[in-house]
Amino acid sequence: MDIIKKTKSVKKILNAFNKTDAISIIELVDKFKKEMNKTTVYRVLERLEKSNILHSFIDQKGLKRYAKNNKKTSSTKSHPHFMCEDCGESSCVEIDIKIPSPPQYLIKNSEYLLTGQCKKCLA
Amino acid sequence: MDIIKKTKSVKKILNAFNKTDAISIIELVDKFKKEMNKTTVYRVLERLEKSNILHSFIDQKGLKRYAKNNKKTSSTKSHPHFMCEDCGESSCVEIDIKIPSPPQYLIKNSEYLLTGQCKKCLA
DNA sequence: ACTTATAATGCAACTCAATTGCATTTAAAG
DNA sequence: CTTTAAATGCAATTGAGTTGCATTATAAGT
Repeated sequence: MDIIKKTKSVKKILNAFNKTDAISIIELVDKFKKEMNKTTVYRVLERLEKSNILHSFIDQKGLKRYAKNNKKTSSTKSHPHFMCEDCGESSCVEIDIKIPSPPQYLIKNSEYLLTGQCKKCLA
Repeated sequence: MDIIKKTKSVKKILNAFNKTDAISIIELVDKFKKEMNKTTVYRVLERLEKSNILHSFIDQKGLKRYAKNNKKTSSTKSHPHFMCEDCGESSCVEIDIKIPSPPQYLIKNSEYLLTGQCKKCLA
């Protein structure tokens, strides 16, 4: 048996990440409100994160967002997340950032959130 | 008249920022639960932010935190925020970080969240 | 010091994201 | 097929944050 069952819910949710990069849970709950229970959305996302298929972060509005892991680069590696103030779309920014190491702390994890305008909204 | 009235609530809340650096709203609500209403805490913090005395950010758990502005350096300037996984204390990290500028976006704002262990908890 | 306008507060009700318990269903291993 | 553990649905709950409105307190002007 696999770590995670390939249920309809799993397939549908994973599919949503082909179009968009970083999606908030509520967007997904709304998108699939006629097809599955919101609890299911929450739990499918949890499983996909545990299975290292997705990663999550809290955006500037306090909402949890998920995005696909990059298989090539060690997925969980820290990279910034961008959100467009105008259209609300958000995405992973595939650039490496060096984690600053202030001497008084031992940094284990970092999350870098950027906001502004995306290409589409600038045009 | 001043932008903000120096009420008892304002003084008490401002005072809390002398001991600790970045405090979550719920911590303050709990700390002052016998002295003022939670709505007051929320609104005092809003006013202090508008008056450029405090700034806020959303931490890794999605909770809103406030911290004093640094009068010398232009306060609102982007700096990382650290939170200790063990003791839960959080603080502003007074180092400048250069905002990366991915060509496809216009970055207006950035928030850098670091987690790990603080000096106290490492010892 | 007193009056007055308006800012600030308290309280209750509410919103909304997220979580939990439990009964039922379904995927997939054997 | 059968079995069983994983997954789902549903309803109720939690917890942070917000809102409306009546009341109180600050501080400006006289």
